Amino acid sequence: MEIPEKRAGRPRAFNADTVLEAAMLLFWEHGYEATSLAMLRDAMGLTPPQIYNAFTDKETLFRKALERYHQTEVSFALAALNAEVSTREAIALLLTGAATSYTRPDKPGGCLFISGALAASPQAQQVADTLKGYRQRSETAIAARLAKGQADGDLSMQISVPTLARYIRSVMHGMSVQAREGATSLELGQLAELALLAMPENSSGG
Amino acid sequence: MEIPEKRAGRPRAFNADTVLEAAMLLFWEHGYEATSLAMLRDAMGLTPPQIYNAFTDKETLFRKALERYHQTEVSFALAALNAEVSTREAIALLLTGAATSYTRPDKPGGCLFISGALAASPQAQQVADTLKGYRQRSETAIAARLAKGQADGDLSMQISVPTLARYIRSVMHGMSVQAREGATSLELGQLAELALLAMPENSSGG
DNA sequence: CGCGTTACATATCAATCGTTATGTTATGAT
DNA sequence: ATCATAACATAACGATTGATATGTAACGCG
Repeated sequence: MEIPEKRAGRPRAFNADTVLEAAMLLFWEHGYEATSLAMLRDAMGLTPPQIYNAFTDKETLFRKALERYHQTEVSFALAALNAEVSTREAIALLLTGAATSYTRPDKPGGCLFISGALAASPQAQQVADTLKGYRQRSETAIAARLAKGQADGDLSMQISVPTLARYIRSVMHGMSVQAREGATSLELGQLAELALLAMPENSSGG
Repeated sequence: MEIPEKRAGRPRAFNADTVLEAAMLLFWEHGYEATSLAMLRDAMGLTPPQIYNAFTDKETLFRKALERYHQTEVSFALAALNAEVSTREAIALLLTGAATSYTRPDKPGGCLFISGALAASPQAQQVADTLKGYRQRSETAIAARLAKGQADGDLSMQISVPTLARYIRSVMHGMSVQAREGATSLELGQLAELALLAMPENSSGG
């Protein structure tokens, strides 16, 4: 996919993936606005012109970090929703995946899509809206999986798909907040198990 | 309690409660760090020296705003936990209260204790820790109410109080995130109702 | 080799950040 | 009236913010 096409001119003195990973971790830890360029400079091991030449500006760098996060850190979510298991098991995979992903010892706690900018200054509203989009798309994906479950006779027709989807997302967001406070994967796993009690057992009846 | 003792010197040209309310609303909307003094100055209708004379500095102003928020906006929580109803009903009151409190049309969405600083710069870690303290105390209060329920034979002894308390807090935090995205009180109320399904019905058995 | 291109390092930009010095004005007490 | 006190308004502080201008070094290509 990514062909490292040989270009004229002096080659980069750094690996773009490596420094983007460092930037992502820093944004994940401190959020978009609270992460200063000086912090990024230190963490990435680059000078400001290097950062700006490679990533345009801070906002673009952040959006690249979001893409990377989406691909490398929360791929478990799509995998869970696409797994060929029952609807209930798919949601269980999703929640336990979140419990794991949000509490990796070598990574910041919680989810970048929440920590990145829950509140923001007026200047950063566009960035906050982008994060909101990521979060809402995940709810849409959950709702789609639930609807499929109903179509397959895998999930009770009595249940309101939008409400259940919203609930599941809400639990994940709550887990993210707690993960930031140092909750362990075990604790979040128990939380996920409890949250699943609100979801009815398999019942093909309508 | 608050005696407006007559002091010597020129009197204040503003009402401290009024301007603190304005500051609280601004912090609630944009969070601690993303709220600049220029924004506060405009919203409070004061000059910087007026703000600093009355509230010491930005951090102290924020802490005063937190106290005010705690007293005026989330008193529903303690009221719910102290209400003379069943444990299950108390939690129901708590969650529906959150649904209402987080979606007031004339107030920012969500909870200040989360929006204030979920992520923070290294310089603002103390503030972030204060918010963490507010959140964790609310979990402690929930856990205490659940333990009382078990002692009264009102809640199954099978249940893990810490886990259930963590779960309830997690739902509230998830509701807060969604409220920031424009979820209505009706939607959050449905979410609360669904979340309660994870809590066992009244059963005095152990 | 020399040319075009691109990234490099050093230094610095204007704007905004939270905060404060300075002098004036309005009060209560003597 | 005068004095101590405290808040007022104007102006500006040093530090940090995100972002660049400038000149140099390293590559592919002819």
